[in-house]
Amino acid sequence: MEDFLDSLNPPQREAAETTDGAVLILAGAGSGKTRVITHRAAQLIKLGVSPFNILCITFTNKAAREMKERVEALTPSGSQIWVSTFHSLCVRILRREIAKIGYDKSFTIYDADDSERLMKRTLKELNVSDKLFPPRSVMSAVSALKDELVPPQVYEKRAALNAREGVVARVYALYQKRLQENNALDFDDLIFKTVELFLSRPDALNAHQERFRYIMVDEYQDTNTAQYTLVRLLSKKYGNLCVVGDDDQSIYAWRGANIRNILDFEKDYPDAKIVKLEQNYRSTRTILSAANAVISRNASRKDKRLWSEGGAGQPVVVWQGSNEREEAEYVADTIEKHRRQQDWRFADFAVLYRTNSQSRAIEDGFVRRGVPYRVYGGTRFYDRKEIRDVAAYLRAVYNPADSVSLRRIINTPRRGIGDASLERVEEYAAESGVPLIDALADAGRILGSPAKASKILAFVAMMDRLRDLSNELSVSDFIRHLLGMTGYAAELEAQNTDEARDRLDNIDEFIGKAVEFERSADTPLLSAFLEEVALVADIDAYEAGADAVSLMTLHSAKGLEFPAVFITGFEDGLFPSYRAQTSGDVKDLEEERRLCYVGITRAKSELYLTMAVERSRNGQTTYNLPSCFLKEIPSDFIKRVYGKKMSAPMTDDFDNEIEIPPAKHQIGEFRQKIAIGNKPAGFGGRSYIMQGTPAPADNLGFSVGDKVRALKYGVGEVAAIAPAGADYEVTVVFPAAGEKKFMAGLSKLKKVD
DNA sequence: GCGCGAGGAGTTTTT
DNA sequence: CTCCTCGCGC
Repeated sequence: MEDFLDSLNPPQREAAETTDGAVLILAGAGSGKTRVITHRAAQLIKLGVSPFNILCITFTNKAAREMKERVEALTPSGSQIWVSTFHSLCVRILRREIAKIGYDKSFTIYDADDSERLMKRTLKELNVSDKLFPPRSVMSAVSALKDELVPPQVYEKRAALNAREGVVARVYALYQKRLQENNALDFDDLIFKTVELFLSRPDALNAHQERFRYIMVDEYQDTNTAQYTLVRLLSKKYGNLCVVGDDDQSIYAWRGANIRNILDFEKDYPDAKIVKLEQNYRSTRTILSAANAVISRNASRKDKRLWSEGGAGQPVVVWQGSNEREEAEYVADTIEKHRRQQDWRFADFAVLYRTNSQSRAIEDGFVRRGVPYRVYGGTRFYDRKEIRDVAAYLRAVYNPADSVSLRRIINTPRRGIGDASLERVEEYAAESGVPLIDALADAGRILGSPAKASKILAFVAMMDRLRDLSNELSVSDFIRHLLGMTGYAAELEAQNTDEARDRLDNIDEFIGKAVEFERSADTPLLSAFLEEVALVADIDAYEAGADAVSLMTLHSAKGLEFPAVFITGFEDGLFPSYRAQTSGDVKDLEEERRLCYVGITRAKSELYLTMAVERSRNGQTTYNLPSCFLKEIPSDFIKRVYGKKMSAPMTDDFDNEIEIPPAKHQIGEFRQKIAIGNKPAGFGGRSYIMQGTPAPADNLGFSVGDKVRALKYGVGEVAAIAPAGADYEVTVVFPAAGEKKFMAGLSKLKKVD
């Protein structure tokens, strides 16, 4: 009988069949990782493991959804396995068990913005200058501590804290106290508190160990210490842990991901079985070679080399133009050209960039050219002010202790409650340990004047009514009522501006999401909806359905693939980022290089690296050199294209590009001229200006019978030239090496006289 | 308490 | 360039 594992290649099959014990699957980009995980899950079920006992942890909700669907397609009971992200897994555990560690199960999840607000207030309360201690940076320090599972009490007592760290310790302690009083958890807490639960309550741990007898973790290279510990705890009893990852795709060190988790897996699990998946099914050999060439420059990595049975495909196109406007137009024009000449769809293309702000120029260009696109990531839908406001109402209703949400909406829309009286009530609440909402209800006494308190009391009464209402209505109906009762919709309508109409539209969309949620959720409770709002990223909404070009950061692109990929802004100071390039720590540059590797390997058949000499950043014009990663790609794989006003590269950084004929001597002159003036702030001080000579002609510069020089074989005679797609295949006969075929665009064949 | 305008600070990447 | 804060006058 045919086995469903027959569709796997030998290492894939080995990975899927190794069901017990610790397994590390080193899965290179495009090596069929998801296939292996899903088949492995199906195999477990086939062997008699209850799907109920299988846990699969992914990085994004989208990956989780896809995983679940694919397991289900393999085996009907696959739908019962638990597939979830770290964060939603922890929420589900904590909703049931958090009372054991001193929170109420109706806790609120604070996202980055909420956390920062609370941090700001904490700094203020402790009279710590937010100039010396920017909330953001204290927040990231605290976040890093939580990722490392260091609680405030431990950090405070740590020896050798300097003055600054001492302040951070005090702030951390109070911040955490306030979080708990608000019955709120920040993102990091979700993991941290789950670990805390398991460490302090062996019964809870044991129950979950029994439940999750087989555990799989995707994107293991991106786990931080807290997540690592969580996995370790859960898998300890049965030892059936399968992690899948690729150290070359570790791109979240800045968020606490510890690459050692994957590099040291064999040490942590001495009996672990290691399976390497090195056959790539996604990209052309040219793209793969470029990716391999780049990543091989990283020192600390597991040895592996992706290979493919696919064809060589097209060369990597490296385009350089004058500015980001031209870059956007080049991308748009190239896409249009493909659509005209070949059978491409918009959805076949992705435009990737290092920073979200780069999407702006691309979008402008696409709008001018009429290219449909979708931007993923960036400002999340749920991050818009109006959505946050409405969500804050929902959260304040659901969790009365949540003072961050309460404070956000107490005077939104304006209802005459000012900072002065609010601060007095807050102070009282903080000092006497009373929840803010209770203090507000007591405002008459606290302010010593019923008149001054009247507006506050009206607000409190409204919130009470809303709370009653929330128990009677569906989420979407409740939001509709809320918009009316609070006057929120009326205020926006009264403004009657384009912006206000936009916001109302967004709120409509939000209600639409609530309706959708009610249709699809098992339990359409307000709490579940709020979780979705807190934990769902935009990339999760990625669907291949609509025919539009995808725009997203390189980070967001991980796990996706596209027939054609543009990596834009391929410039020093941007990619790699200025910080990584100048920090002096090679680790930072190595992470950028991995990001580059991730970007390149998203492409199936065509890859474009684009760069502009001049680019506007924060309103300032900067002059950038090509990315240092460019010269790590052998020139054999590259075809160079220049923008209208460009001719030769403006820099000797292209040591893989030596044969641009006319302009070489001019470059030197220009460089001298330019080196004097416009020195862009903070970008290494080197700057260049372009010149006005036309791009090199596209013809080959030789014909059959000519003598040409090839880099590797010396001088030979051209025997034939044949069209090959957009390029030409040139056959050359060499005295020593014999007959060789070249792609004209790839090779550096040059006529000799 | 509110609205407006000036001034300052800040941007890598995100569950 | 853009978001946010602050200070001022009403």
